[in-house]
Amino acid sequence: MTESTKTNYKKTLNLPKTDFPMRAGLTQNEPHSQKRWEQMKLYDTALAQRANAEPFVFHDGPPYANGLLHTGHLLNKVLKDFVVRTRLMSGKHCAYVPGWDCHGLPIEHMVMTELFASGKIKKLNQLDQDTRRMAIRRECAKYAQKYQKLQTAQMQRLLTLADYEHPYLTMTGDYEKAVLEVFADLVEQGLVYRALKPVHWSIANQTALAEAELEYYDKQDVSIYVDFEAVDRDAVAKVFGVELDQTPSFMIWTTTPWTLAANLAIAVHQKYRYSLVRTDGNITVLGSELVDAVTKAGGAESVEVLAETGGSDLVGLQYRHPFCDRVSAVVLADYVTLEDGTGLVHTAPGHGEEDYQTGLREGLDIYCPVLGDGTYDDTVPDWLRGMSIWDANPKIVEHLRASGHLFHDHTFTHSYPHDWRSKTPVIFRATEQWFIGVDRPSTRSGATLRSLALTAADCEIRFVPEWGRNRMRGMLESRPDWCISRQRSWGLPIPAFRNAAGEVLLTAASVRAVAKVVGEKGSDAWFTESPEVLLGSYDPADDPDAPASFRTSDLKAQASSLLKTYDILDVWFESGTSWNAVMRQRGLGFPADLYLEGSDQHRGWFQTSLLPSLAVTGRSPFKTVLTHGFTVDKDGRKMSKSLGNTIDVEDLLKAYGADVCRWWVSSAAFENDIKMDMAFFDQASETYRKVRNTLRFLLSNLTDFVPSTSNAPGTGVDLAKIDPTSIDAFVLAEAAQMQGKVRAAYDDYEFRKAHQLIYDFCNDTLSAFYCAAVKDRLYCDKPDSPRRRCTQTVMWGLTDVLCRLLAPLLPHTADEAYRSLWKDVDCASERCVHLTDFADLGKVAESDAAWPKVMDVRAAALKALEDAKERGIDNPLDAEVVLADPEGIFERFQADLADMLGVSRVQFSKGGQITINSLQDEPRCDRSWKRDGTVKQRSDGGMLCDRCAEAVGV
RNA sequence: GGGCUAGUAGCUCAGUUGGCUAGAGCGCACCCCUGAUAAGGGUGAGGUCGGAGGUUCGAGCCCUCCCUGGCCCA
Repeated sequence: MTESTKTNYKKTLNLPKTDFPMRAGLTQNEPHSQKRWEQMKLYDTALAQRANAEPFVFHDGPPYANGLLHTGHLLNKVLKDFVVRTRLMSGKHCAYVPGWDCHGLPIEHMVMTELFASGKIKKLNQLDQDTRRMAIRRECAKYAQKYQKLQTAQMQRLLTLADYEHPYLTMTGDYEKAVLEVFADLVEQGLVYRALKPVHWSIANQTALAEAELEYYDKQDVSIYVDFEAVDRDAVAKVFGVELDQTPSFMIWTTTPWTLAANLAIAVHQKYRYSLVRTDGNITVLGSELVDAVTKAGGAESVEVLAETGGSDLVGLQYRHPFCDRVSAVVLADYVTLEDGTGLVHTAPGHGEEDYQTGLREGLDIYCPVLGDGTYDDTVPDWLRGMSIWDANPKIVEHLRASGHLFHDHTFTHSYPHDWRSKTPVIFRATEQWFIGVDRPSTRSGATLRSLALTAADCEIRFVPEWGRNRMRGMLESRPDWCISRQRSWGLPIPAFRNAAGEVLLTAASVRAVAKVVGEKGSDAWFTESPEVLLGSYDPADDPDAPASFRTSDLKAQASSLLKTYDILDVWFESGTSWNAVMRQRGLGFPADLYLEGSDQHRGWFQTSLLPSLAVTGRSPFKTVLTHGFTVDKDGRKMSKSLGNTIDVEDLLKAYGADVCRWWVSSAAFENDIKMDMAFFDQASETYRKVRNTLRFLLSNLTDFVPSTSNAPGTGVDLAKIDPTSIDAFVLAEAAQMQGKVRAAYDDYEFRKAHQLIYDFCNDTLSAFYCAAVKDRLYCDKPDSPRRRCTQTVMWGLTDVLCRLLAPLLPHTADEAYRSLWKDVDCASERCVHLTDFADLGKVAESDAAWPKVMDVRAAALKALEDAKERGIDNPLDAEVVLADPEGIFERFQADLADMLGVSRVQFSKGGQITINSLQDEPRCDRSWKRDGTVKQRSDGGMLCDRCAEAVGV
């Protein structure tokens, strides 16, 4: 036998052949798929195909149109795409309109920074209110549009399927109009009100500032300890259980003397101890732990603690303001600390966030005697009126010193917030803001938003994972009223007017009138049009809600004296009404079956959508809320640029391609934090390649096969007639079971489970078991042998099923394989796996009930074969396996058993253990390399087994 | 500081109402194949289930406290 003879036999084999490459080249090839789908209008086609199907209503939460996509977006958008594609392939109609949140401070801040840097801001500041704001808004709109476009391209690069031709943008007129209509409805129900609330205020620019607009610099201030004299000596004495011969004081500490004018309370902590102390002749109350520190700081010569009591005992005790004519009381607050100060906290509800909360709780005035220009109004004592607060600081200190209320003062330096533009110190100042009340009964339904929301969270909404319910509930229980006004330019104006009398007009009818104009011209109209135009369709005479001063005369007459106000709506209100602006306006369905966002949205979008929807429609805008965690680094820490542990989405796409990124997403436990590291993508690549190669093996053995059960050459067989003990029957049953589980997993958003099931099927059932076993018949049988055709029929079905199940996860690869599968069949060029539904395997024969036992004995045999290597039987084809088969179970599987074990021959014995016999002395088939006992020299001179002799025709 | 949540082999994940020597895949080690070949197959070694108490005949699963992360608040 010569080498050339052997190669001849190789040419007689049906070796695998395919155009489906082993190397995916995803980065290069995915864009081609993308283009192909664009050209065939895949999104439109897929939906049109299912026009009359049962809908699955899915609504996209809008990302902010600022910056490029980060890994959080990757996770979110890919998960959403899994939902869209699995629903479509389950035969549902699942429209998906992507959205962008376009208004808001981050964009305006970026734009302002640019205007500031380029010096253009100076020019703008000379313009009138409307013109200046419009100039800023135009820049903001350009900015938002730019990033919306960039993000769209990135999302498409992730191979997500959506209506990118018709996205929703919160800055378009039609959207804004719909937002205002919801707002009008809330106004109509009496849920919107106006009240004072402290905000960061820039005196230099006379404007409110957001946290992001603050810069912290060192500032020198005076720190003072002030005695507030008690009103009732005996009441204090009683609390401390002592007799007093002089009136005691409560000592507070502050670094902003100017806010003392607005003091309305002293806060103490219920858990702390307080002492009544005699120092240098005065008697005062101090936090017990701070007695030493404070008296020492004040240089007290004698210090005597007279008595001690708990903080809660002090509550209700009254004191006289040191220079304003009023009496206030001691209250409790949790934020009181013993870090510094006296343990008794000066509280001015108009000048601090915490003070404000305390004020609300205690029913105090949100008193703010400071005007926008930083001077006192007329409600303060004469000597302070009209004075700048910065000038007032030393004056107040001296006044207190003179009146004997000052215990101690010293100047010190601390970090203090400044206006990022003027670099001047900011103050906390109560200003009028708009609110949505969560505890106000609706004038329509009588219910409060809080009660409606809690009921919805309890009964109406499904949470995935379930703990979201608890989380949302807790937040709803404790949430304050919703402050919806912002003092910015880039947003949707709150359409309130003010007249000469200072009265404010904002009624359901007036808002609707403005909404009409905004719908036509966009919210720019607020800045470009006059009040007369904005209220063109509004008649105050017909509006019983309008304040009297607006109703008495006709609008036209007073239009010239009407002033627009310039607060804009909180962007959360805009995105929170997308259920109306998008889902209802576009007829996409309401309520949505699903909202899917990061877990931070329990407080964000989920809640800001829930509240307006409950108020207006009485229903939750979503039936199910699905949340995912945050991407963190490989050590579980949050990703941040400063830590340098971020991963760039562009880098991922370049290095691995979208399908691998998606494959990784599908493998992650998304309900918790998701650790990310480039190495994890290497791992995802490995398993992706395994799936890809399995598909490739299947495809490469189907080149001479056509999926038809006609009797023509090269066609398949009836799967219903397959022998239940055949490996083909087994694998079909496994596939059917896998498919059912995967589909159930998809239905329940268990993408990880689906991923695992598909992977295990490819890896274990196919690659390690089925494909390895059927290689012999595929390669060596006559091309048309019934046995080979049967296996090919099964393999064709497996490929079809796999492509479809993989399609939602791996849109490019699944379609690539699917197109390869149909390559030589009819209409190949029009085939697209994304226009199919999940396949039905059809009627297949049941597999034999004894298969689990067969698989067990196989595992044992493989182990025995491994052990036999020590005896020199290295190659399983040199071995014969003798299975102990007392009940004659395994013998029924004889036809495929040798192939399943990868050996040349299997025998059966009535008992004993599995034994491995060497066949090395028997002749080996030159073509199939088997030693099955039928090998002998044939007419062409070669040593062949019976099957190969027949295949070769000798 | 509060609410919610997580911590199982080097890595990604399973572990159902507490019940046999805690599973899978990847990776790793060793071996086989060279007719899926920048592939394929087999065998194997890896875990005090974050830590400490407690309940129970029995706990990765239940309770308490602590440690380390994450999200949202203060």
